[in-house]
Parts: sequence; structure tokens; C-alpha cells
Amino acid sequence: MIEDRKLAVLRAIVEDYVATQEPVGSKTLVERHRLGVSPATVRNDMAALEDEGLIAQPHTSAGRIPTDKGYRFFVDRLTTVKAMSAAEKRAIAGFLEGAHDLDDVVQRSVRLLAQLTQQVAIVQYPTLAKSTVRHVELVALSTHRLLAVLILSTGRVEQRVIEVPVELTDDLLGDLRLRVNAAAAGERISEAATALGALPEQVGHDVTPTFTVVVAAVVEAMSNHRSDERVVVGGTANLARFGDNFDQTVKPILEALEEHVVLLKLLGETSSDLVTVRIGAEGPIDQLSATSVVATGYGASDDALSALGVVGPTRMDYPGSMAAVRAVARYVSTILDES
Amino acid sequence: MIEDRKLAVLRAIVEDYVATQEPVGSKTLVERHRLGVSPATVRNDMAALEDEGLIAQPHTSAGRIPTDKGYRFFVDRLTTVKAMSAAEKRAIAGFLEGAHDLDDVVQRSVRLLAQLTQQVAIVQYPTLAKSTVRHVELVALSTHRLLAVLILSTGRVEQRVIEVPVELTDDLLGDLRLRVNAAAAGERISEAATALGALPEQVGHDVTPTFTVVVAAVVEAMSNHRSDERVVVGGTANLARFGDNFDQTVKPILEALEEHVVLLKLLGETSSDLVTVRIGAEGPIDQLSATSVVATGYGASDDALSALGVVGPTRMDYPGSMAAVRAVARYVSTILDES
DNA sequence: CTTGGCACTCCAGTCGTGCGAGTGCCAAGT
DNA sequence: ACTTGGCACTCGCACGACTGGAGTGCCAAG
Repeated sequence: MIEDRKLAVLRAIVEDYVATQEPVGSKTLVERHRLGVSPATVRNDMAALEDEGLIAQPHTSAGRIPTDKGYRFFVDRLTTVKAMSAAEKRAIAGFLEGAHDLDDVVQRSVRLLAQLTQQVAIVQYPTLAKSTVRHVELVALSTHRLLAVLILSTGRVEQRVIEVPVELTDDLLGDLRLRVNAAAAGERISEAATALGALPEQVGHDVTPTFTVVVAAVVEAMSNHRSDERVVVGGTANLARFGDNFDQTVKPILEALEEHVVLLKLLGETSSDLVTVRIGAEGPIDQLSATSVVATGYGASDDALSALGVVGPTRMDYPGSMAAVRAVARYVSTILDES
Repeated sequence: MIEDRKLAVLRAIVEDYVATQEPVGSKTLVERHRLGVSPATVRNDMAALEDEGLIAQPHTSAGRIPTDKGYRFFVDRLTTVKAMSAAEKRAIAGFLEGAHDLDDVVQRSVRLLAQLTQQVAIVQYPTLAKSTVRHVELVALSTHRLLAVLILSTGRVEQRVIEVPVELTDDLLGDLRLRVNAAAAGERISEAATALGALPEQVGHDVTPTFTVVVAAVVEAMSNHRSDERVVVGGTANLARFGDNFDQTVKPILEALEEHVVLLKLLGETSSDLVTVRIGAEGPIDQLSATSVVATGYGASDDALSALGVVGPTRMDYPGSMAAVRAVARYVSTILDES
């Protein structure tokens, strides 16, 4: 039971500090939270918590603030993801309902997430890896160039300009289109790639080079990491919550947020159905060592296609953020499933 | 000649203040710039400049800083856009060369511009308004839904999911595709829209509703403002140059930068071949009253398709920014022309 | 019209000082 | 074995006074 109270104290410290952003002392603690004990008792517990490395004081004779380890403990053991209220659910659904476009869905999700959590939101575009090829369209741009447009089941569209070695005729283009679609349509892109690879061998000798280059471009477009790498960031204005001295705290974060490759690493390690929380220096990115990341996978039906989440100061409302991230991920998944 | 010196003083003040970010006094001024006169003389000139509203002092007994009006004067009369060095030109060309994709071009341009100017860069996607329709592709998604993909000469791709009232057959789809392309391909989108409008009347009574709804969706996709409205922002970390008190200065700017609609207004009023400079409160957006915008149109050949520019503190390096903006706009135009 | 001189202003940084929040420890109480 | 009130102690921080310096405006002389 003494253990229980210690944890209650930790929870209270975290909640208070998150709310006020100020180190919290024993006295204010017992005032605000109804722990049925005196400040002195709380002080003893605090000393113990400090020994365990869960809280720390910025300087002697200041209140305590949670350490990264303390937050970790809080998140792992002291928190249950609270469900969103019916009103919030309606708001989310309503906000995402109007989207008619993949871009639109992603865009709205970012905004929504940023607004709900009052933090920086990141949404990764649905990954190609697990989607199927709906259609491949080839359009002649000039005599030696064509545009390949790849339409995927997730609604994503990839495009490539391809230089071809021979002069393009309508017949050749038609043949190409037919064969490519026959081989690729309906397949998962990994399978489509192999199916396409066999194509050039099946056609007349004269057009083999053309087939080769086109197939290569289409395959490249399929497996292109750049497309997986697309992420959208929003709510950067919420970085204001970080407090002052911009240069040291916020600037590196903004820089990291522009490195989309970096963000993908951040989101990449999330598992599908669980909300992952990475606190402070736990993450792989130095520039974000003062921030926490709450993320989760999302996507149609069973397997996760992609990920979304929020980035904020370690001092953040974890339960709230986790709930919001989870809720948005679910709604986005539903919407993607429908279309 | 006294006028000449006054202007030289103004120029010197602007340059100094931009470089140091500190109010500049008469003494430091004569030291740094070789005006052949004494501080006292400069003081007289400064008093005159202040009367004219071109400079101001934050408080008595501090140096002077330029007012918005002063910057305006500086930009209009005291500055010639300096050409980029050969090395810089090569760097720009090299940076943009690798792009093979419209998205890529835009993305790289933003980065480049942000890096060159050390400020926030904004690039608007090429406008649809003046591009022509390359191809319209219709793909069946299910029995009553199809995906319309609109491929434009700029390389932009628009897509719409359309619900159709009748069951889709391959024949119907083929007919649709044929007719729509015949009407629209090669046309500017305004003309394509009218051409398409006539389509439903030319087909059999039974499929008219289908044609109507598909044509409507395609036309909507063409004229859709959302596509014109796409802008990409980069280099927000450079807002650190603003100095401190984040909340009051930087936060509203970040907020404004996320409102893409707002940014379009900002870019929208730029003329094609000239670099437009909007200083401080001259702009239409309150939140950006402490910033200046340097922008220009860009696009293939004669008519401007779109715009790009940078946003920074009024205290910015105008000649440098103008040069960079102009240079990048030119290179992007060239590249878009090629593809 | 320029220039040196001079009195004046006012910001910014420094140094003390006192207050208050918070702590740790101890002895007494339950 | 815990809890609790008391108490001395520690610092950070806000506040105020002070001062140095940069900068100004004005004036009279060149």
C-alpha cells in the first residue's frame, strides 16, 4: 500500500507538471490532489521516487519534475487510454467525412490530429507495399517520351516520365498498355513487379528494349521509396508550447520535421494496432531528444499500411494524445477501407 | 548632392541593420561605411530621414532602424537585383537537375530556395488554368464506381472517385473514355470543360445520366481550386532568425503558413516576370504584418503558371532574396518547359 | 553646410537584498 | 513501522538602486 501511494504521487506529479509546466512541490501536491496524507509524507515518497530515478529537481529547493524514466513508468503502468467522448467521435467522423480524395484524407487527418492534441501531427501516406495495382496508364508525351501513371488500390497515383529508345506509335503504346496491365493489374506490387519482369522476353525482338525500359520504370515507380516516404506535417505552431529560447529547443525540432526521411524512421518502428510511445532520448533522433512521439499504425483491415502520430514535448498529455492518435487512426482506416 | 548622401545614409542604415539586427547609430555608421563625413553630419541627415518617416528609433538614445517605408524606399530606389554568381547558378541547376517528377521539382525548389535565402520558402504548384489536358483515364473500381484520372500537360494528375447510376460494363467504359478523350485531349481546360459539357446530349438516351455525372466530375476536377491551391512550405526552421519571444512573433507566422489558402492570396498577386516585394503591413494578412514577402511568378514560356517566393522578417536581405527568387523561378520555368 | 563640443536621456547590465517556496531531517505521535 | 508537525536551511528569483555607455539634439564656430 505504501507502494500504491508512491505511484499515486508519481501520477499526481506528472499530471500536475503537464498541466502547469512548473516544478511541483509537496504542499501544492496535497492541495490539488486528494491524497489523504500530509506534505511531509509526500516528501518522503518523493525522496524515494527520486532515488529510483523517476523524478528529479531542477535545483535544490525547487519542486520535482518527472524524468524520462518517470514518464515511461507513467505511460506503461499508470495510464489507461481513455475513450473519446461521443461528441469527440462525432467531431472526428464529421471532419474526415467530407474527404473525397486520398490527399484530402491525409490532409484532414493531420489537421484534425494537430487540433485534437494541440501538438505537431505527422501522417504518413499509405504505404505502397501492401496495396494492389489497379491500373497502369501509359500516355505519349512526344515521339520518344511517355508518361506512366500507376493507379493503386489505395487511391494513390504514381507517375514517371520515361524516355524510350524507339519511336512511339499508337499501336506500340496500345500493345504495351495491354500487356503491362494484363501482367500487373490486380496484383500486389511485389508480385506485379516479378510478373512485369518477365514481359520483355515475350515480345518481338524489335521492341524488347522499349519494353525493358518501360517495365523498369514502372517497377521502379512501384517500389520507389519516395512514395512510401511521403509524410505530411501539421500544427507546427503548437511548438509554441515548448516555451522560450527558440534557437535551442524549437529550431532543431523544426529542422528534424523537415527531414521527412527522418520522420519515417520515427514512424516506421510503430506496430500496427498498438499505440507506441517514445519518450525523450528513447528515440533514434538526437534532435528530438527533448520530445516524445506518440504514434500508431493505421490502414485498411488487418495489416498496417502506414503510420501516424504526434510529436510534442516530453511534458505532454500522454493519455489524451494516445486516445486521439488511436481514434484518428481508426477512423482513417475505416475511411480507407471504404474507398 | 545632399540628397544623394541622405540616401547613402539610408542605404547604409538598412544594410547595417539587416546585418547586425541592432539599431545603428551615427558613429558606428561612419566607421563601417566610408561616408566621407563626420558623425554629426550623419546625425543631421538621420534627423531628416526620420522626419520623412523612413527611419525611426525604438527609444530615445538608441540607434535608428528603418521603418517599413524605409525598406520600401530601399527596395524601390536603392537596390539593383544582383546577378547570381556562376557557381551559384551551377548549384541551382545541379540541385534541380535530378528531379524527374513534378512533385520532385516542387519539393526541391522549396528546399533550394529556403537554403539560398535562409528563410521560409513557398512554392505553389503549377496552376491548372493555363495547362492543357493530356489524357483522361477512367478506371472501374466496382460495378457502380469509377476513378477518373486527369493527366495535364504540366505533369499534374488529378483524380476523382465517381459514383455512377448504372452498372458499368467494359463497353460503356470504353465508349466513355473514347468520347471524353476525344473532346478534351489537347484542349486548355477551360475549352475542354465546354467541349465536355456538350457530350451527354450526343449519346444514347439510356446512358445520358452516366455521361452527365462523369462529365460533371471531370469538369469539377479540372476547375477544382484545391489543385491550384496546393503549396509547399519549407525552411520554417529559419524562423529562428526572428529572435526570441516565440509566442508573439513566430507562432502567428507558423499558423499563417499552415493556412495554404492564405498563402495563395499572398502569392496570387504577384506578376509574372517581376519580382514583387511586399513589406510588413503592406500585405493582406494581419498575422504577417511583421514579415516581408518576396515573390515572383514562374512557369513555362510566356504566361505565368504559378508563383513562388520567400517569407521573412522585414529586416531581411532584399537584394539577395530577390536574386535568389528570380533565379530559382527561372530555372524551374526552364525545367517545366522541358518536360 | 559641416563639424566638434557638450549636456542630456535612457537602456542594459550588474550587484545586493529579501522573500518565499521547497527541502531534509528529527522527534513525537499513532 | 508509518505518519506528521516543526524547524532550520538552501537557493532561485523578483525587485530596486546604481552606473556606464551609446546615442541624441542643439549650438556655435569654421
